[in-house]
Amino acid sequence: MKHALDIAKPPAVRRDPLTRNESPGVEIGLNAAIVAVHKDEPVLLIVREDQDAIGASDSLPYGPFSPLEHRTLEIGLRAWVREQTGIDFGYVEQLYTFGDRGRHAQVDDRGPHVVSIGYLALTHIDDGNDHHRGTWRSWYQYFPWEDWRRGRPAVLDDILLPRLSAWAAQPPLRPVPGRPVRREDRLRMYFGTDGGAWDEEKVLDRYELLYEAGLIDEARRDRPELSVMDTPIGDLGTAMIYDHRRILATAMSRIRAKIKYRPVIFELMPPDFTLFELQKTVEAILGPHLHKQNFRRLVESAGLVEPTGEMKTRTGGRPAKLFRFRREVLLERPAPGVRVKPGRA
Amino acid sequence: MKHALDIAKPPAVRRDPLTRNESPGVEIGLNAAIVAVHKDEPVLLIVREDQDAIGASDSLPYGPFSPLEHRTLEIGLRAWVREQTGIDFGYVEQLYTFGDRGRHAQVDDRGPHVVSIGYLALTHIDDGNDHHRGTWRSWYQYFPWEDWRRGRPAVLDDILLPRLSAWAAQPPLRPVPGRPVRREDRLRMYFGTDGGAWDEEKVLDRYELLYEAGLIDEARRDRPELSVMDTPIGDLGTAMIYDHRRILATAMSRIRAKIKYRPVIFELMPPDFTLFELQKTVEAILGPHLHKQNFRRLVESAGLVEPTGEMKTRTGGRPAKLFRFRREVLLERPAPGVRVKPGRA
DNA sequence: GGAGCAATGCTCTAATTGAGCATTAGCCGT
DNA sequence: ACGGCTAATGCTCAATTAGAGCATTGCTCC
Repeated sequence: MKHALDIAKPPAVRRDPLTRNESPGVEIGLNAAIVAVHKDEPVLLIVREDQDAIGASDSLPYGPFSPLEHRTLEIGLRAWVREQTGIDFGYVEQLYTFGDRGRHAQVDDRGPHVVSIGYLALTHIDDGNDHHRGTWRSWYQYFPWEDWRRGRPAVLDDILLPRLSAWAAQPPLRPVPGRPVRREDRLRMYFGTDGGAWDEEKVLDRYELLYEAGLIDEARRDRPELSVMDTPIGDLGTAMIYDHRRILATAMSRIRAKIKYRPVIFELMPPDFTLFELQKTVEAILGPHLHKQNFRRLVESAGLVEPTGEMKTRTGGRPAKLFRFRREVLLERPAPGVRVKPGRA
Repeated sequence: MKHALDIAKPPAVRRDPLTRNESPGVEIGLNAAIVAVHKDEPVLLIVREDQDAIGASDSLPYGPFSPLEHRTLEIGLRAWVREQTGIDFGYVEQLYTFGDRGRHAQVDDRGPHVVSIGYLALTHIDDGNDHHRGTWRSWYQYFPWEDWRRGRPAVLDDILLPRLSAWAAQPPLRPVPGRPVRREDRLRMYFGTDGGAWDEEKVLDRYELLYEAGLIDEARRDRPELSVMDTPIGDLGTAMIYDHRRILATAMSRIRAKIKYRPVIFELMPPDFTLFELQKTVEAILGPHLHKQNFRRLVESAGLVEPTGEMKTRTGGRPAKLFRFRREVLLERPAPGVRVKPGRA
C-alpha cells in the first residue's frame, strides 16, 4: 500500500493564505435552534431584533465565539443563550457550519466575514420554567409547506409548485460544475412532484431549492437583482435575519432524521408521560402518520420505556399507564430510536 | 402558542463579546480526510509535515480559510487540497467543526485560536491518476483497533481493554456536569465490554474515550501532565498533527454510517465493477461481515445497479457480470443505500 | 480433462412490519 | 345510576424483509 512518491523530504507545503491582503478576518457566529414541543406543537425559541433590510426581525439566539472567554464552542453557545433568553437547555448537538459569502446579508465587504455554526438544542417547557426572555413560536410559522398535520398544505399546490415548475422549465443561469442534476429532478426528489415521494427529512433541501429559485425573502435580500421579478408571492413563511432560517431548516432535517435512530425524543418529554403523549410528540416533529397500536408495540418492545406504576386518568378515555424513559437502553442497543417509517397513517 | 413576555420592544440583546480584551482572533482551518479504497484496502491521502512535539508528522491536507479569496468553505478546501496534493476529488461533505482549546496543540495562548472544520472526501484511484504529491496510507494504520478484517484485533485485548478497565475503575478527576455516564458504561457502549456489542460506527466515540483516558499520543501532547505515567503503551496507531486523528475518526464514523442509507459507496468505485468488487469495497469500509448471496440480492433489488452487458472474466472463478451505478435510484427512493445490518458473516 | 474457484439462482425459515378487530375503563351528561 | 363516548390496551393475521444455506454453472489453471 504505497503510492506515488513517498518522498523522504516532501516538497514544501504552503499553509499561508494564498493571497496576502490583510483580510478583514473571520468571525464565528454561534446560533442555536432551541426546540421544544408544547401542547403538541413544535416550537422554537425566538429572539426579536430590530428590523433588517427585508423587514426580517426574528432571529435565533446567537452571538460571536470568543475563544479567550470560552474553552469550547458549546460553552460559548450556552453562554449566549443564557445571556439572551435566560434559558439553560440540556441536550445540544452541532448541526453544520455555513460559510458562504453573501448568505449572511453581507453584500458589502466591510466588516469581518461571518461563518455561522448552527446548533440544535432540545428542551422541555414545563408550565413553571418559562420565566425567560424570548418567545416560543411554532416552527411551521417559518416553514408552512412542511406542515402536513392537516393534510397536504395548500401553499404547496397554490403557490410553491406552480412557481417552482416555471423555474424548473428555465435553464440554469450558468452551467453547474460537476454532474448536473436537472431542475425537474431536484423538484421530484425534494418536493415529490411527478410521482416522487415527499420525504419529511428533506427540509433543508427544499429550503435551499426555494432559495435558489428566488422564492424566499432571504434570497431577495441577498441577491437584489431577483427583486426585479417582484410579484407578490404570498405567505412563504416568516423570514429570519442572516442565515437563521437556513439553520432552522438544518435543525428540522436533523431532528426528523435523528429521532429514528437515537432516543432524542425523550429530551422533549416530561419525566413521566403516556405512550400517546409520546406518539403525539413524535408526530409533532415528523408529521402525523403513525399507527397507534404499532407505535406502542414498537416503543415497548424496543425497551425504550418502562412503566412508572402510576396511571393518568384525565385522558378523555380509559386511563393510561405512565411511562418513563429507560436510560439503560443506551447501554443495550447501538442505535435505539423510534424506528418509524415514513409510511401513512 | 405564545409564551413569556412577547414584548413589543424587546430588552436590548448583547452581541458583542462578553469581555472585550482584544482577542487574538480566530482562524478557521479546513481539513480534508480524503478516502479511497485501493485493492480492498481503505486508504487516506496523507501529507507529511515536519515533526511536531510528540513526533507526529502525518497530516491531512489542510489550510486556513480566507474568505476574500474563496466564496465558500468548500471552495477553499478544494484549493488547499489541489495546492498540496494535486488531487481534485469529487464527492465531499462537511463533518464537524472542532473548537476546543488545547486540542490543536496550542498549550500556549499565542497566535490565533484555530477552529478546525473537518471534511470527508471520497474518490477513486485508477492506476492512471495517482500522479500527485502525498501518500495513500491505510486508515487502519491510525486506528489498529478498528481493523476487524482478520477477526478481533489483538491490540484490543492485549493493550487497550486492560488499560481502559484500569482507567474505568478510577473515579473521574472532577465531577462531570449534567447527567454523568459511568466510565464502565461508556466502555461497554463503545468497546463492547461485558456483553455489549461492537458497533463499527462508533469510531469517534472510541477515539475520544481513549483520548480522555490518556492512551493516545495526542492526549499526552495536549496534557503533558499525563506523561508522568509514561509507561510505554505499545502500538496504538500512528499519531497525527493537531486534531487530525480526531477528524479522521469522525470521517470513519460518518462513512460507515452513511453507506447504509446513501449510495456514497459508488464514489469509491470505478465506473464498472462486479458485485463482488462492490461487496469487497463495502467490507473494506465497514469490516467484513456480509453474506454474499444476500448482499447481491439486496443491491440488485434496491435498484442501485444495472448490468452493463459486459462480463469480467479474470475473476478466479466463473465470469462475473459487470454493473454500473444506477443514478436514477436517487430520484426513486428517498434514502437509497447499502442497507447492511451490523450482523455477522 | 478434471480440479478449483467464484458467480449466480433458488429455497426455506424466522423476524419484522402494516393493519385491523375486540375489549376495557374512566368521564360526562342525563 | 346508566348509557354513550373516548381512548387505552391486548391480540391476530397477512405481507414483506432479512438471514442462512444448498445447488449449479462456467471460466482458468494445472
